[in-house]
Order: sequence, then structure tokens, then C-alpha cells
Amino acid sequence: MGRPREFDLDEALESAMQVFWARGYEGASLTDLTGAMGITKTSMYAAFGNKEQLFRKAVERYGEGPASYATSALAEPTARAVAEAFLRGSARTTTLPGSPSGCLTVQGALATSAGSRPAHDMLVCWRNDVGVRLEERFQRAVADGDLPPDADPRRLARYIMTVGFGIAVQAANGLDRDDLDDIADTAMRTWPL
Amino acid sequence: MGRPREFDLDEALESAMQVFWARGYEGASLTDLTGAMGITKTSMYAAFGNKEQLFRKAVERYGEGPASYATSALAEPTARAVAEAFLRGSARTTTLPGSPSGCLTVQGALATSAGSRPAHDMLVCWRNDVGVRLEERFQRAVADGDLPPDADPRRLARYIMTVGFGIAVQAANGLDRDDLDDIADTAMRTWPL
DNA sequence: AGCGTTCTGTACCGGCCGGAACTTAATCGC
DNA sequence: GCGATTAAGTTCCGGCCGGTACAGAACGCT
Repeated sequence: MGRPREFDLDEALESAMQVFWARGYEGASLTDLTGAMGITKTSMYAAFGNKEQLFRKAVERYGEGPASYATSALAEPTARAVAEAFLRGSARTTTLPGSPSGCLTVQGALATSAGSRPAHDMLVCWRNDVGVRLEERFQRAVADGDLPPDADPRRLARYIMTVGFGIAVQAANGLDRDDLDDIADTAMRTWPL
Repeated sequence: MGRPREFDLDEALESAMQVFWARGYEGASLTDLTGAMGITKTSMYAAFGNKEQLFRKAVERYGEGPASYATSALAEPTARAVAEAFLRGSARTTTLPGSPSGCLTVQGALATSAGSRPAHDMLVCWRNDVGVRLEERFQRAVADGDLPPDADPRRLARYIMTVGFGIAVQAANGLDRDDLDDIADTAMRTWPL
């Protein structure tokens, strides 16, 4: 009931995500955001609450879209395939043709002023969550005999996460997908099996 | 001649560096900076020019201080020792007790608004320079027979840089030095010799 | 002493920040 | 047709942003 919304929520959120991705949380002003979204500040506030909640939604969308490789990689049959899919996914997503270089959840709010702590903390949690799920997957691999019994799931997960983060910075630094794939290959040479 | 400066240039720059390190280029306001430096905006402008030049000076100081490991590691006798010193140095510097977690040159300006492009580009160059010097050191190692003739210096340098960047993000994520040293150990298991 | 030079503190600039009040417009059930 | 409800556009807010004009204070030089 009431007047129908004249813009598409999904499209607007997609545009906001792209702006946050390119400029980071603090670097993305409401003018930038609403300009890209094609709506006014009023409409944004009515639809999303405020800048922080818009960011949260954008990060959720990022996790379900560009960064969905982090979840789908867990479904690979072996731990090695999981790790490889994870690194290749990060190489791919940080160099998507129509999107900014790098990873939204890495460059979105690494260092910020005090006012942006919520956004910063939220990304810390997001990144740690991914690491924990990777660790749990590797724990299962040890239990299944897929990884040797002396393998350390936490250490392996942290290593893969670290290389993933590094790939994101390298992408922001201008490396292309082939370069990043090379890095992923090199990183996989440590793999126990 | 003229009225003598009442503050210490070095101390002021050190304080500014710490603020940029913690909050990033955009997140560090002139109020934050001059407050920490213990001087007024006027004094800062007279002494350093403007915010961008202050940032440049702060990054220079960072390279000669906390990040000097990136240069001194090159003097290690073997390529393996270079790589190991580099990764341990990054683990150490990103977890210095009195300083912010993470690396100034990584989190200083990864994603920014258009107005901060100069700061962003400057850090891209800084990071790439470090990578190039590492690559040249590994080229020398191949020429010296320290690395096998089929080793790829560029690939190795990029890999080490990637892990270094990843360590910086993990530090910002809250990992402590022991955790980061573990990661460095794991990463060194790929090493050809 | 007097002067040029340089630093310091205050007060201020236009502009943009994130956010909200208020009016107008579009759609419902009745 | 008629409220009730919800969205849209306009306008404005106080506050902080990076940056500066100006006047006074502390020196070296002659």
C-alpha cells in the first residue's frame, strides 16, 4: 500500500556497492552514493536507514555476489581443491572487468577515523568469519583423512586467508588476473597433499 | 634568522605518521594530526606545506623507520634469508607495541575518494618499488647460483610481497606476532632452496 | 634601537559532510 | 470520492573539512 517505489532496490544497492568498493566507506560520500544510485538522499534514508546500514547491506550483497566464491569453495571435494578454488576466486573477483580492482571487504575500511569504527569492526568480523569457516572445513578434511593427521587446520586456513588478502592488495596495486593466478599457483606449492 | 621554531620537526612528523598509520590518509583530519603533533594548523602548513606533503614526509619516515626491514632484508646473504627477513620484518612491524596494527603503506590509502588520488598513487608506487627491489635481489641470486637457474625472480618477489601484504591485513585483523610468524613459516615452505 | 624575517595563535573562509523536516505525489481499501 | 499510507523532491541544518589572512611575538643583523 502507499505510493510505490520508483527505483529498483537491487539496482540501487548494486550501484552503492560499486561506489563503496572503489572508494571505501569513508571515501564514499552520500553525494557519490546517491548520485550513482540515481536517487535522492531522502529516498536512500527511507529505503536503507543511513550510510552505515547501506554499507552493511552492500557488504552482504558483496558476500552473496562477487565474494560468493568464499562460500562455494568450501563445497569442493578435497581440502586442496577448496584452497585452490578460494585463491582463484579471489584472483578473479579482485579483477572483475566492470568492477573496481581489489576486494571491498579488504579496502572498504582498513584504517579509518573514529566515526567509522562500526564499519571497520564489521569488516574485521566478516574477514574473521571467512577464516573460521575455512578452518572448520580443513578440520573436517583432517577428520576425513583428506588431510594428514598432523596437518594444522588453523594454520592452513590462516595461510590461505593471508594469501587471499595479499592478492586483493596486489590487485589494487594494478596486477592483472594472470599475475594473480601465478601467485595462487606459487602459494599452493606449500600444500601438504 | 627570524623567530625560532618552538617544536621539534622530527617529533611532530613522528606523531603525524602515527595518526596516518592508525586512521589512513582520508581518516586523518587536520584536527587529529595537529592535535597529536601538538602544533596549530598554521605551524603545520608553514613547516610541511599541506596535508598531502605531510603524508609524503610521513611515508618517507615510515620507510626509513618501521619499514626499514624492507631495505635491510635485501642485504641478507642468501635469497632465502632475504625472503625470511622480509616476512619476519613485516610481522614485527605490523605488531609493534606502541604503534597501530598493520602497515601504513597498505592501509594508508587503499581505496579513496577522488580528492585523495595523489596519496593513493603514491602508495601504489611505494609498494611497487619495494617489489621491484626484491625482484632485482632475486635476479642477482639466480646469477650468483644462490637460486636455481629455473627460478623465476619476478614470481618469487610477487609471492613474498603478497604474503607481506596479507600479513599486514591479518595484523589489522587482530592477529598477534606469533600468529604472523607462523604464517611466515608456512609461506617459506614453498621456497625452492 | 630599528628592521626584516620567521614562527605562533586566533579567527575565519567557502564547501561539503551526514542527516532530517516538510511538502507534494502516487497508490491502496473503503 | 476519500482518508490512510508510503514514497519523492526540495530545502535546510549544525558541524567539521582543508586551507588561509592577519596580527603579534621572538629572534639576527646592522
